[in-house]
Amino acid sequence: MATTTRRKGKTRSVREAVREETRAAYREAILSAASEVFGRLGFHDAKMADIAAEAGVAAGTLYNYFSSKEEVFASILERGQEQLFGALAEVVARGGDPLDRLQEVLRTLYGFLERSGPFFAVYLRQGGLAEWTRQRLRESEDRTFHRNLALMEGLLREACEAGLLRGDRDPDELGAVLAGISDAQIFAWVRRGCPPDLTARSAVVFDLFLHGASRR
Amino acid sequence: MATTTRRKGKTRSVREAVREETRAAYREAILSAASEVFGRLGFHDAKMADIAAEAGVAAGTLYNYFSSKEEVFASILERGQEQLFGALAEVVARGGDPLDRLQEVLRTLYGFLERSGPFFAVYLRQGGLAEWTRQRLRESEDRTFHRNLALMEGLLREACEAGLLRGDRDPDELGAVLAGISDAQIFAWVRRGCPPDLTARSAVVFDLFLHGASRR
Amino acid sequence: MATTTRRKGKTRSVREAVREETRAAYREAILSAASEVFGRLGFHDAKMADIAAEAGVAAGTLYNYFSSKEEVFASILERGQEQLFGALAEVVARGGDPLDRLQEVLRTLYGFLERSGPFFAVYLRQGGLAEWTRQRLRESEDRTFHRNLALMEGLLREACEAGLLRGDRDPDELGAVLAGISDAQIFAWVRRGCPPDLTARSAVVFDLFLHGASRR
Amino acid sequence: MATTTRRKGKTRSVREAVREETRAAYREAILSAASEVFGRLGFHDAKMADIAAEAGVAAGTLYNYFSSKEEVFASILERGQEQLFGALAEVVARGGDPLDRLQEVLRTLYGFLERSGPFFAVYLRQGGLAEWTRQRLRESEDRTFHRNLALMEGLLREACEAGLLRGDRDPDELGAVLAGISDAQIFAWVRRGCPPDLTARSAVVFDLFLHGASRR
DNA sequence: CATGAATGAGGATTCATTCAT
DNA sequence: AATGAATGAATCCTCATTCAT
Repeated sequence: MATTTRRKGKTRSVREAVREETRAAYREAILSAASEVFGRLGFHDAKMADIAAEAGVAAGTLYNYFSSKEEVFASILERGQEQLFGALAEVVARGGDPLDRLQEVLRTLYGFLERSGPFFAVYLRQGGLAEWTRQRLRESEDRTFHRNLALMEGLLREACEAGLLRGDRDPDELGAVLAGISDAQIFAWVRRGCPPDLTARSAVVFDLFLHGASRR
Repeated sequence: MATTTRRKGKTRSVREAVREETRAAYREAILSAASEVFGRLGFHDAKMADIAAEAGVAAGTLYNYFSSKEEVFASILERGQEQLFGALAEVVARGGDPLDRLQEVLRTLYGFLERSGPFFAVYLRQGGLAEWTRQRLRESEDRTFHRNLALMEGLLREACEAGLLRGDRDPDELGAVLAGISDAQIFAWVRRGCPPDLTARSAVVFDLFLHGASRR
Repeated sequence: MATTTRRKGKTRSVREAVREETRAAYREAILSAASEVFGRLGFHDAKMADIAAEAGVAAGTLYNYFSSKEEVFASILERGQEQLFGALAEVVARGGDPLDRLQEVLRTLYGFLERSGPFFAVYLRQGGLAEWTRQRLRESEDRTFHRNLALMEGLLREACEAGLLRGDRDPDELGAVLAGISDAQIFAWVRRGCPPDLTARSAVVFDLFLHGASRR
Repeated sequence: MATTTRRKGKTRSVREAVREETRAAYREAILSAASEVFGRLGFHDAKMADIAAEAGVAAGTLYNYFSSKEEVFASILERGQEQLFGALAEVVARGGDPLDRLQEVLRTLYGFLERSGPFFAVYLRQGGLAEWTRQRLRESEDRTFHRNLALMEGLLREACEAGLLRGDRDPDELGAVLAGISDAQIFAWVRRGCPPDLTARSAVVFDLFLHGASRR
């Protein structure tokens, strides 16, 4: 009896493990497909049927993994922001010159965008508050958005305290400016069709952020 | 006879003038209502019925003035951009120190946004390429967008040629940076709920654009 | 006083006469325009606005003369059938060989169609029971239709009684056959684009009706 | 393994076969319902909701099988004309006396109409050029219409060449006459409410076509 | 669980008709 | 009585979601 039970237990747990993996793979495939389709068509024009087709599953299957179209969208954001946050946090944690780390943060962000394709570019450029998002994702998205922002602001504060940046401006204001310059780059990059040169531009962004446009 | 004829002519033209005015008033009321509703709900969630209700007319009436929902949206953009372009062009034409005029351009833009409410703020922040816009307005919108941008770029080029700005960066690149910092301000302003302090921030934006964040 | 009254009465009746005439002219213009538009577009695709434009009046004016789109349509039919009935009745009343008069009836009908254009051709070809008509005009239309038919059937009965036609077939059946051959001609004529040769074909129709297609 | 695979393959194909059948059954049910509703109300007054209700499905389901109301209508025509053409072609191909086959063609046509109900009767009587059809189906419909017509004309030509019909009339003209007499029967039959006696009348039609109405 | 067809609420648009001028 | 703009009921079609297999 015990043996049987154990065997059964074992069998079951193997099965469960397989199932778990299968589920994860499906989920990943769906998110990946959805990311492509949303990036290409936008939220409203992307149909659940399109996403299902792109993922190679039936429409109904999507609902075994996500309870609604909106949840699919939110899950892409979450997944991406999680990855991004991890990468950025790692850079911040390295220590050393705050300005060097700040520049590395930009490089990391741009690398992430180049890899994840237009979906995130669009999302970030819109501050995650696009048309649709504004209505329904505000809360959870803001949290992550701010967590990422907080990393950068932390560095800026460090830099201010180290006397590396102007003392007559609020570090948060400086953060907004850096974000603005950065967004402008990303915006222009999306307009150019997301060519693989974004990372290279981080130096320009940083230079202009630090020294401004004035002759001197 | 002549009198009668003249009177008739007059009467008719008065009627026509009244009708003309009425039509213009309706059109304006609809655009105004639509601007409010689009700004509040976004393009997709704004229903024609909502706009009609906000304007105080029947749904069918909208179609006596615009052939589709999309045309309503596009008309708001056009109207606003026309106004904005006029105001900015006037500033640019004044002559004098390019940098002073550039700062005035910013003040004018911010004043326009404060007056026209969230619809345009959202539009501009998204670079006019929001979700929906991206799909269908690209051409005409880009033209106006670029026309506005061109004004700023013209000033920047003047400033560069006058030796007032760094010579090691393309003026267009400087323009993108200024637009980025500016957008960041607008973005933050919308997040704060569009309080009436945007114009006042133009000085900050301009200072950071010119001198950067670096201590020196 | 009396004079005044009389004058007033006179004045009024003149005015009324003018008004009457004006009304009749408007009515006629509208029916004529409607006939053209219905003939060109069919009942459903012909919009009241189209008819008004064709008649050179405002849409609302139509409703001063007809209470609905359907009434406009019905009025065209009525007007035409009245005219046609008058012409046919005149032929029938002439007396003489029933078969000669029958042939003349055909000539008259064809002449009417050539003059009234495609509207009636279409109407007759469809037996007056077209798509829409079937639903709403059955009664009044049937009455007129049958009145016209009755003229022909009367002649056929006369001819049968005179021993000029086969006695082994019901005169009504013969009438249906003649109508069928005739309709086929009209149908083909409409297909050819209503060229001015319909009247000339009445002899062929009549020959085949009388002698059939057999060699003997 | 092979067995399993085969079984799986079998299972899948069975499923697919069932699905295929189900789809066909739905399609058929919709066309059948639509035929009834169109026949009863005409194209414009027949609402998609009516058709769906008649077919016992939801309105949206119609669009899983046809992309528009017009396609539903066109599909009914196509289906019916295909069937009819097949039946008529079979009769024509039999060989033997052309006149006998011609009469059989009529019997077959009438049988088809009795079975398919008023929808086709209306359609044929109108020469397939009803109100709506005239606007949008002309091409494809004309092709089939003429194909059917061509069968009859072929037989008539055969009969003429065999000296069985009058030589002083164009066979095509004789065809038009036969069609006219036939249409008149169908027209009267529809007026009588489509009772089950149409087929029986083919002899009358044929007799009158051959020998005419004259006493002798 | 995957599947894919059924569902039906929802919305843009049309147009006959009304009505204030 | 003409005008022409306002009206809003009516309808086709879409597509996120459900569910039987």
